[in-house]
Amino acid sequence: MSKHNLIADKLTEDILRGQYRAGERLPSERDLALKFDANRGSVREAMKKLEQLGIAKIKPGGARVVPLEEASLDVIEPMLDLDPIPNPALVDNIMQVIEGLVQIAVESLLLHATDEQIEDIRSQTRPLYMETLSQEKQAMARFNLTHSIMSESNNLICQLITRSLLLRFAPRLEPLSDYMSVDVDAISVYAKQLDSALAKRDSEAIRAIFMEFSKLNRDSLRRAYEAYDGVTKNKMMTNEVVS
Amino acid sequence: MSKHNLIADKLTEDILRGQYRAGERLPSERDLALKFDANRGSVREAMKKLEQLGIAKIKPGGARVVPLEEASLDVIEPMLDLDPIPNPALVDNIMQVIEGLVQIAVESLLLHATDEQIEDIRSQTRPLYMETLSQEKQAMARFNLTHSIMSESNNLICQLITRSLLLRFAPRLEPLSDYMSVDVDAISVYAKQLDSALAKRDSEAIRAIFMEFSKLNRDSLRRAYEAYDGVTKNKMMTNEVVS
DNA sequence: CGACCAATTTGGTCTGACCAATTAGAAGAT
DNA sequence: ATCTTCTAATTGGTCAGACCAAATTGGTCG
Repeated sequence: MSKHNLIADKLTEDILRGQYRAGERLPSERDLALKFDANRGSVREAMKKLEQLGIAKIKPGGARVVPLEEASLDVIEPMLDLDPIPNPALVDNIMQVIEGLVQIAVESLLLHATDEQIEDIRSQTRPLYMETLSQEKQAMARFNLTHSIMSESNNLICQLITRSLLLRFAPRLEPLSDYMSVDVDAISVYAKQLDSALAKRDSEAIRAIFMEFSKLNRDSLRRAYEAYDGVTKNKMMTNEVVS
Repeated sequence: MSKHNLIADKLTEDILRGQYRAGERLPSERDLALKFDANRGSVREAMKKLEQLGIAKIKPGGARVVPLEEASLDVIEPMLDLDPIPNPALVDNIMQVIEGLVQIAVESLLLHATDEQIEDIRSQTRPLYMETLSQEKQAMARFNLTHSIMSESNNLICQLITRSLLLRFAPRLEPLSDYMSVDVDAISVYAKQLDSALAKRDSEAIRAIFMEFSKLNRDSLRRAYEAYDGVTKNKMMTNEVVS
């Protein structure tokens, strides 16, 4: 990893952890260069990233921390990295938003899509109910379905946000994967319903099905977090006994 | 405007206009420095911004252009600036997304909000129907309402995206403002309904009302674009005659 | 106490240099 | 002629030290 990225990540983490209050001035570039044993140019590149993330406003006289509510959506990436496991509330927020965006995409899809495009998407539902897939492959199939819908929706904003969110938080759920168990059978039933609802372009049915998908996802994630927390607590107790 | 920002904006515009195909290599930092009559350090800062926007991937050996679908949501800002008037399709996409996010926020709001919080939001509906406001002030009041909902929703993602989108595209609609006319009376009626629906926490009613708001918004924007296009065409004809 | 001014600090830019990773091109082998 | 291999040129990453202009700070004066 390049030096300016390391510096940027460290500063971002510090800011997100609240080391600097909103509005407060960050150390000067020269001081930071000294602190990180780096050249001022490298620090400047790091600062540029902070500014782009919307967590710092940098101008002659000094760089100041910006309140989190004014940040770019991209801050979620460093936010997810704050803890070994992504913050569950944040992840739930993300899933809610993705669900909402899928609904939007579907709506616009049904208005504009040709039969071929609908068929494209229907074909993505089939792996979900025609074959029995492993948890992992099923998750991949659902990702593909979502991706197809977004791509065909003609809504670039939906596409960008969903991609941004999915690609950022999905990999970070890896440590939870051992505790994840989605109800494959339920998904399968809904997928089948989705296939025929798409054929009929039944907007309300599709909407309901995606809400069920979302419910299943969020439930399984909640359970995974609970299981993970349980194990972690046990480990801590064990460690105490050992030490 | 600082030099590195100028360079970044120019490069961003070039890329978004398709001067460079996805995957293609950008000129080297040294060449760009020459071309822009700037120092390489400044060019590097500009490149850092492109990378952060997700439209360029920069690594030893050369920087390459990234396909638009893989960009950050923040690209919408330069995209909106591509033409004197923001691209209408893009703006419509944005409004659709905002509508969807408001729906999500409302949903989560009704689940978690205290009566005081609901009251906060209800109080924002009142200026919309208790007084007759100018187009401009009415728009501001609606913005405030949206903002309140987002803030109270406890969904940071919603908040970040909505803020990002609203703050970026609203100011750029300024040239259209002369042609904008929202149906103040209709808004007023719906606002009143919203107030009481909020009191009853009637999720379905609220949902329907926001869909109506959205419909009004998008319609008025569509009409504004048509009017603007009409005037522009006339101007062009006049210019032709003159020249 | 407040307004104003000067010194200091800070970001913005520049020059020129060296290293390491990548790439492209030439040389060689097949 | 083609493919592989290795070298040389290119490119990004980092560094040092310098100057300017804007902003902040602190002291001074009204």
